Amino acid sequence: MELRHLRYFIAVAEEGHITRAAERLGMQQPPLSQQIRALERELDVQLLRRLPRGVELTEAGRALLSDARAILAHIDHAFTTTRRTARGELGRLVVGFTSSAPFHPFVPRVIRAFRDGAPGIALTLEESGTTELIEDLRHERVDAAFIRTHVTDPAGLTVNPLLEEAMLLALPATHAFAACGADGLPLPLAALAAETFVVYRRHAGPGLYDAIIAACHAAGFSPQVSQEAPRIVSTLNLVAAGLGVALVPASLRRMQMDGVAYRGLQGTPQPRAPLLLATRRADTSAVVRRFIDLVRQTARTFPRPVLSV
Amino acid sequence: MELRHLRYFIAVAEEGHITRAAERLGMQQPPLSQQIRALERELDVQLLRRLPRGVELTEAGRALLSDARAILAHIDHAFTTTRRTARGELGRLVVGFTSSAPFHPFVPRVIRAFRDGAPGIALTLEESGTTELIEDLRHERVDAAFIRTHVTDPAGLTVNPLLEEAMLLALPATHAFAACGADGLPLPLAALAAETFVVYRRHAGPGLYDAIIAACHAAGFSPQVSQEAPRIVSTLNLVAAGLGVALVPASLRRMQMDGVAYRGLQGTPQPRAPLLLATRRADTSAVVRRFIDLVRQTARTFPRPVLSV
DNA sequence: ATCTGCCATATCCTATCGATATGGATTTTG
DNA sequence: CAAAATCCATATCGATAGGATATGGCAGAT
Repeated sequence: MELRHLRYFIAVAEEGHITRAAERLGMQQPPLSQQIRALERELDVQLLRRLPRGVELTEAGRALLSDARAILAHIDHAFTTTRRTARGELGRLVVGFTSSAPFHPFVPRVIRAFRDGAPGIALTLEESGTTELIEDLRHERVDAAFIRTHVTDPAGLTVNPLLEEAMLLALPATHAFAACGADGLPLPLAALAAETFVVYRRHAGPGLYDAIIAACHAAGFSPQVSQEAPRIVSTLNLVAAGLGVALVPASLRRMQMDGVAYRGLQGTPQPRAPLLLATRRADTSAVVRRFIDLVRQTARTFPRPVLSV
Repeated sequence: MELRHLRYFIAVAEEGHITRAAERLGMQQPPLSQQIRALERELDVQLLRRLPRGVELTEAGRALLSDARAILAHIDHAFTTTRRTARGELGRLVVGFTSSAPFHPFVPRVIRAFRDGAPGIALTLEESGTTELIEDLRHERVDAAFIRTHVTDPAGLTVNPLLEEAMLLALPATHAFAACGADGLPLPLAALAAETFVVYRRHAGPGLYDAIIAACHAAGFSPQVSQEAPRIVSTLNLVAAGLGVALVPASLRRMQMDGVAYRGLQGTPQPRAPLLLATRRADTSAVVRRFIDLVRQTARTFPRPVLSV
């Protein structure tokens, strides 16, 4: 059996006429007759009743006709699906992000843009820790991940820096510095020399940790670290509990947490927090490729905050 | 595109190995490689990633694989459906019957037997008058019909005599002859010489009408006909209304109608009522053929009523 | 570095699909 | 009523393409 048989059969059935069907198929009548007979022989079923003036379908022929049409349509559908999948218009995509990523307005915006631009993609979002996300990427449980620090061992992965933003001081609302009015004047980093710090733990991604330590050293003191938090967001919980102050990406200001006050920093150099996209280096998926392209393109044109001091 | 391409592709996808797939397909590796490439060229999509140690599917290839399997299954299904249709195991059948036919126990029994024996057939039952059934047969609205008289013009049709049964006298419950006890002794036909008769109208099918008239003549009188009824069952309504007596097939005794009493007949010859199956002579449908065969076979072995005098 | 495994390319053969020619059955037409 | 026309089936032949064989190339394994 080949598709040819079905195509020929449909033509004959629709024309009710072998000669006319042959014409429509751009071939001669005898080979068409033969192919139809071959189909009947293979099925061991009479599909056509030969009349003096053309042919007509038997009941079995009618049954086959509708199926044959459906099969050809099925194949058509399979082809377009395959092509669209190859073009990255169809498929699935799992995007991971750390708890702090979605606070950056870029992340929800680019994800919404991707959904709008590729409605055929089944998009899944997964929040997780940086370490877990890296593992998920390597095990193909996640296709791309928004993270906030460079990774220690990016073997097999690509980590794309997208944007940077300033960091803010998060401090307990009861703290003396918080009294200077909500969002008071920027504070020189040196003023924090005596404070104890809550930091995002280093082993997941050293970037933020090191940037904070380096900035403090540049400001002339070595910060005292009281506590490491597993996630950026959880540093705020510790700050609210009065365990110390923290430096967090500016976008976390949107998170109005009870007992936490924010203040800007002044002076140079200032610690800055990156937003990055991690993907598999060898990933050939068109969907992932489209997603990366969109993310990088959008990042390039993303409006920098006016005051990123 | 031909099915060959799909079959080959599935084998390669499942083996992850062109050489091994070729072996499984009973062919050599180079032509298989060519066919796969031809498929990729036609789709303009890369389906396989060539690795140093075998091949692996691209995302598009995975999309095609599941569709390809479904398509082959679809074809398989179409083939069995076609074959079963040809064998008469699948399809539709419309069986017509006159109002009096289902009273004969043979009819419900054979229909139930057919349903049990051919569960794949969508069976439709239609009650109608003999004339209409004949028309329905000719216009293919009905495939087979149980009727109670031979038809006047059976051109293009086959009318199969199945069974015969005795006829009973149906008379108003108030009639003098009815007083002789329910189901009293058989009455000689000659006793009815003075009665007026209600008969099933002749033009639909002359059989019953003529049989009754002939029997009366043989009994030495010419019956006086007061009224013609369009259906056998409706003769009983007229009898109940006191418009006369009627001779009806014995199986109608099962119809306990208020105001109607039944008595058997004695003497020879007695009028007898046939049960017949009408079908299209040229009908090639396997379903109809199976139905006819079953009906005739069942009729042949149907237990004759012990007293069919 | 050599060898092995596996896919791609090149060339040739043959099976089969399709074209041409013809026959047979039935209906339509002169 | 005979002849022409219509349409499907059969027979024969040729071209296309699918498959076989031989060989090359590339990347891991030994």
